[in-house]
Amino acid sequence: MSVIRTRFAPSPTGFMHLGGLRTALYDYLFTRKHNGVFVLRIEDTDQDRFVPGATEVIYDTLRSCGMHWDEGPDIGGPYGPYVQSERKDTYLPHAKTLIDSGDAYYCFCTHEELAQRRAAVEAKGETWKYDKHCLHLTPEEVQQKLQAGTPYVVRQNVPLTGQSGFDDLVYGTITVDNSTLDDMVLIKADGMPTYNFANVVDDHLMRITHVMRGMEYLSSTPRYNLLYRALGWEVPTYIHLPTVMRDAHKKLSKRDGDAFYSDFIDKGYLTEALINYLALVGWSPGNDREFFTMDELIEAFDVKGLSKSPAIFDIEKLTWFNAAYIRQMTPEAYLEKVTPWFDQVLEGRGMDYKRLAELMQTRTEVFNQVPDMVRFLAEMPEYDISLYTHKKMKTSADTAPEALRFAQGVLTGIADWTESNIHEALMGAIAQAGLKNGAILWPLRIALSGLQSTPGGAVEIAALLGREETMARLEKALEKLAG
RNA sequence: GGCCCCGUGGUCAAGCGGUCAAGACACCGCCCUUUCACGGCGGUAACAGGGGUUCGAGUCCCCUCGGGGUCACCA
Repeated sequence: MSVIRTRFAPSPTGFMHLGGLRTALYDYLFTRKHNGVFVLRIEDTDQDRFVPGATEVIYDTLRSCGMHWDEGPDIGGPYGPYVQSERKDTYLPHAKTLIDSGDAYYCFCTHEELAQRRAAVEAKGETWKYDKHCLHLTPEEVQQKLQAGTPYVVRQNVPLTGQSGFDDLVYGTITVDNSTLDDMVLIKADGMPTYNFANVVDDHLMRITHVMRGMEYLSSTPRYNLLYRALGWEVPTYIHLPTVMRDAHKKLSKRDGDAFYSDFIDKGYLTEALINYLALVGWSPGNDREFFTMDELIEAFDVKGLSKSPAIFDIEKLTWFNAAYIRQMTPEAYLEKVTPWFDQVLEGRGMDYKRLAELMQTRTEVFNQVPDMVRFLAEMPEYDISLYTHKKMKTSADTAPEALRFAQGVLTGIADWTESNIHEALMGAIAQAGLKNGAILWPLRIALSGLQSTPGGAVEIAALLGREETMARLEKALEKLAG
């Protein structure tokens, strides 16, 4: 058996779409699993959509996700160049072969003419299909127009009868009547091939054995096979992938700010979590396992686990994965990662980041939630004294002053302001007074934080704030309760 | 609308003719606990509908319904 060669062939649009990323991932997993060759090809035949720097985004994203290609624009390879715009001259000769064999033809119809005839057909309530108008031009007429420099495109000449189809590793055998197929454009007026033609030519020339792509290509694939056959080329194995959806009706879209890899990274999602989750949207290892490193995904990947139906991208589940990955980080790694987020609200305050990080790690789902969670340490929030009410603790704004004064007394007596000393002093005093922990600690935490819930309790917060700030907040709270 | 594909809980998803239809997320409850989170335990919730085939169907076939894709000189 010959070596498997696959390709990821994105268009440089400026961002890496999650659907595209997942395609790349499955492509990569499949290839590595079978010790194949992974090719990166840039499909930039639409010159109107050229975006500067877009190719670098593709490189960077793939690399940071740990997907490395064996052949590509930057590293070359035996079948380059790997950028379609640089291959412009390779397509027309193959189109001419098709023209000579009658499987394609020159078309001189203008956009206006097309629009007119199309409108006429649709006015009758029929479905428009290119009418093969230019197929009936005589060779002389064609020569004449060509010599006159009339702009032209090259169209595929699809048979009017018979059927075309292909086998897909996910979707099985798909067959369509040729009569429903349009004579698609192969070469555009600017001389560039369309995607439809370029992918066939390049996949052949680059010896691609397995084509993995989104299922939106399912309906045009029969036409590609007609091309392969006409050219006498071997048809690759197809693996079409189900769509990634935003919800039951919409695909993931750029509009909602949740479609691009960079959106998630910017929000504070971990690449490993995103990749792990993405792998499971549309694919299953066949068992209960959910956590995978890239190497483990490669090991576990099997085309048989690919789903046929569109899958909804569940941000909540992604977030759960992210939180799980964060919990698995070493404290050092977490501290490093969370520091910039702490800095957003705590920079320059001399806060004990190490201790704060310990408190925050199990409470971090996505890093962009961090600033809001620790902001109270920088600035005492406005709050309502109803927060002092806690039924189980039997505390309220009425009982709080007494509790706070109790705490104040204990805290004042602490010589060395460390967390363990604060803890010891407070707990000791509470026990001695025969009180319940919460009776003192709940109001104290409210007085120091002004929040319903906080990372860490009263003791941790007091230690983090330092003596001065703690006592000041206590005093303020007493005033507030008195007023 | 034509053509193609798909259809197990709210979501992902196992199931591949024969145990009470796994598991995860989310949600709810309990425990732990100075709040929250983590952790532990438990719970609600599904084979779209209708016909067949079969001793037996979520698993096979047909129809209906529902959803998606595609009908560009975009990819």
